[in-house]
Amino acid sequence: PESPLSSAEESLNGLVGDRDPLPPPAPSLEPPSGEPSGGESQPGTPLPLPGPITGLSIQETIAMSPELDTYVLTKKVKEVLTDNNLGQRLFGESILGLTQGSVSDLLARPKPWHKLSLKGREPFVRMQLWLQDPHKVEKLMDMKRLEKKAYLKRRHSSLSDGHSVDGGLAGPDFLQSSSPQHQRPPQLYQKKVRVVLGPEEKEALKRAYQEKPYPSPKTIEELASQLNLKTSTVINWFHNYRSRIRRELFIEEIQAAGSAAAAKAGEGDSCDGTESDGTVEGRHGGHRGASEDRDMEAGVEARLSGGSPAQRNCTTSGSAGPGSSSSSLFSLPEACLCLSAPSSHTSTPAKNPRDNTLRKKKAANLNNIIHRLEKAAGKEDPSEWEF
DNA sequence: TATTAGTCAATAAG
DNA sequence: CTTATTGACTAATA
Repeated sequence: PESPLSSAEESLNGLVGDRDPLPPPAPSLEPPSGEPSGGESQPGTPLPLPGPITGLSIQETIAMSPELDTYVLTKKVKEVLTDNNLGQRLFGESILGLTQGSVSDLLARPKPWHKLSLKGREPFVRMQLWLQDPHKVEKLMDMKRLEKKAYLKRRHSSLSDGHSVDGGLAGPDFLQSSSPQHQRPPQLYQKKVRVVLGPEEKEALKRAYQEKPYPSPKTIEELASQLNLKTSTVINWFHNYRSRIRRELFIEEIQAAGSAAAAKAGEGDSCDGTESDGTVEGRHGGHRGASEDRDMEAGVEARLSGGSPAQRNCTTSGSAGPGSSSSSLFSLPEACLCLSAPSSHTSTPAKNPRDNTLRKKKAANLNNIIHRLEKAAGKEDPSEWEF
């Protein structure tokens, strides 16, 4: 119906030879496993099938996409989903072709468009297309109903009928229904055992990161043995930590949207289905709100090294001993102050936390919350309370 | 080969 | 049940 922004660039994208057009459903299978095939909802599904009759393959659509504001986009998506009691799993699997966890992450911390690769943009383009679909909600609700139906059916048959209902899956069906009812997929295959690092281990790693974000193999080995972790775990931890820290920076980078506006304007309701589109706004620094963040320990560390002793009593943990972490839940604003401390160079050479500067705020989340509260409060329209 | 970007999938939290 | 977190893995890059 309407194209947001003009997109007159990108004429020749030297590449885009593109792989096969079916990304999600082509999971690389592992040697032994084989889908758990939880019995239902096949993860690697039949593809979302996005575009209606648009002759464009999503890949093309993405390549031509105009520069979406991922923040605004995700905000709207979250709004639509919550307002209609639609879950991330359903949305992710049927619209984006991603799992629930990925959707959660994406919606909570979208990276700015310009930092995304072609592939990384895909989910956002799909979100946009979805938002444009007039029947998006009905369609998802239908799917939800279908799933529930299937679920009920399955449950019914397994209770009344003492027998399998499996649609004969590839999985080896050994002993089934041995004693108590159902055991769908006798996952005799080990689950996977997730490694869970203890708080003290994490702290040690963070401390190490602080000193050297890119530890040498030697250091890694050292850490691994000291903490009693596999080398690969330590390596992975650094990879993930760097990646996630970087992402935090992104969000606080471009999203200073301190949009003041909103405030007053007593009458204007603000919650109705669609919301203003707020295309690109010229981010002029409003004012930094002071929201604190969940933990944000990333920056927290900044202090520990040098710094004056005075300011090291900030919240989170005493830097010392492993177990000492004071469990000060939240510390309110003060925490932020600690961070801003100059504490210039640390003992290590090379690049040191230049990150200085302001602690960010995400007043946006508050807006979101407020919106939902208002919504819930004035809900006279009991259009199905979920369930 | 070393890193990054993007996800998955287990499981913690709500 | 739903959402959030996070170690591990894969493909893409430097």
